[in-house]
Amino acid sequence: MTDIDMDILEDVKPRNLQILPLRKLESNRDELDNLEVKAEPEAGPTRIKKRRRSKDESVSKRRAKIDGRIGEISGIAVGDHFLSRKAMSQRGLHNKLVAGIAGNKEHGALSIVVSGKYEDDVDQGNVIYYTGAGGQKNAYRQAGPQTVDQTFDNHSNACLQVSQVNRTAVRVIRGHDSNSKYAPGDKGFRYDGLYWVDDSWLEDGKHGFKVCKFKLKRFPGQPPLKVREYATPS
Amino acid sequence: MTDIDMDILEDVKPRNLQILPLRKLESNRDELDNLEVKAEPEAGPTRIKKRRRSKDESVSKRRAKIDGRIGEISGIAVGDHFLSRKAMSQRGLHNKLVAGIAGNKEHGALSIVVSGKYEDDVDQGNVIYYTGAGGQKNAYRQAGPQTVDQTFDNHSNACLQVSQVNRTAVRVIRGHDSNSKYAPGDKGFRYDGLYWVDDSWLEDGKHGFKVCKFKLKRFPGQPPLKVREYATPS
DNA sequence: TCCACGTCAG
DNA sequence: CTGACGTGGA
Repeated sequence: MTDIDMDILEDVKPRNLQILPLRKLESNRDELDNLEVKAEPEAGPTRIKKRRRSKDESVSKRRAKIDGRIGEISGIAVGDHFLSRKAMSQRGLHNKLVAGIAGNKEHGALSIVVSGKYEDDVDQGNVIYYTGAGGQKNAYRQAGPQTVDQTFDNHSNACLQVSQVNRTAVRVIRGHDSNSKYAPGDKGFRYDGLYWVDDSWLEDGKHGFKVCKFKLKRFPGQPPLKVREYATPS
Repeated sequence: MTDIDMDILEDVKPRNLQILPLRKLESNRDELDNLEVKAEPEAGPTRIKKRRRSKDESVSKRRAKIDGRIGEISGIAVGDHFLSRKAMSQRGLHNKLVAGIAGNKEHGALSIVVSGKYEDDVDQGNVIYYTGAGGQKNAYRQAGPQTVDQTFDNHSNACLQVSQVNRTAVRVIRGHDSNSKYAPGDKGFRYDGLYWVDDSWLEDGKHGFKVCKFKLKRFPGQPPLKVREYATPS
């Protein structure tokens, strides 16, 4: 990175938006999932050709993986609501069914989900202190507390650092289960616009193990965040 | 159970078929999943009523759970193929997204998936030696070997024993990933018809821990099983 | 709340 | 192959 690049870091506008083509969605992938193939009336033994992965096959598979898009997604507006991870994945908003951080090391993180599952998260709306991935090796389920140190070697965490260095836009999605006042009131997930990774560091998590922390800031000029107001206790 | 009931155990016809109503499928549940709610142009703070779960709500939720059907599913034939667990769940064939055994302790197991993930399984087509659930407490992913003893206290295993006692029909679904010659050649799952639980016992698994074993037999008079023929090595 | 023979991209 | 802030039913 040159000095000139360093100066640009103070510019508040996101760079490198939409440099990747949106995946061509197979016409409703869910229909594929739901596809049911009726049995042939009297099928004899099925003869299967010996599996041999042709080179063509592997090449086309690799091409199909050039996926993901940085920044805004055509047709999706800030504040749009989604009922499931799968729905967001199909639209190209966050192409992970479970993981909170989507992206690759080349282009950085593309999107994150703030779902309230990490005890060390702090959500201030325009500023988010986001906990990295990993550190729960012994937990049967993901939701558990940290049990080992996180590191920036972790793929997801490395992606966020690439975003930090390049100051690329990261889509932020908030999940309903978060107890933050910025979490959507309705079940599901809400796309809350573009943030950049302002800082990252290692700190002690609430359970004593190291966690990777990322400070994300929201790009200005976007529709304001919705705020959840709790009923006053009566 | 009376002595007369015991005699019936030798009868090969499934009993208690279709005693439960098929869940009224919400008109395409996946459409709900995919639903995207566009943001209102200039929404102010969202005011949320204080959450208070009404009794009506919990009652209607409980009624909705009276689900699942024993035996054949209307519209689904032996040999039908499904691309995903979700598709099978939606059709009421196997209403679990991950678990291999679906059912409840009252009516027993409704369906099982033979997916090749348990090392102690033996699939002989018309006879299946099926491994129970549990025993992988320390495994991060399900696929790992047994690490603790299984027991019949496990909910899923108890369900299969209820099916054994009542000799009710259990839908059997085979997954593509199984290396059995009876596994479907195409990716996904195949409904292979009705079996009954002929026997169950505790035995030493391949990794030395106790596993619950269930011997399932296929009811005669159903379309024959498809057999996968591997290409002869050349 | 808990469990569970998933699912997909890297 | 491995990881991951899911998802629904009991």
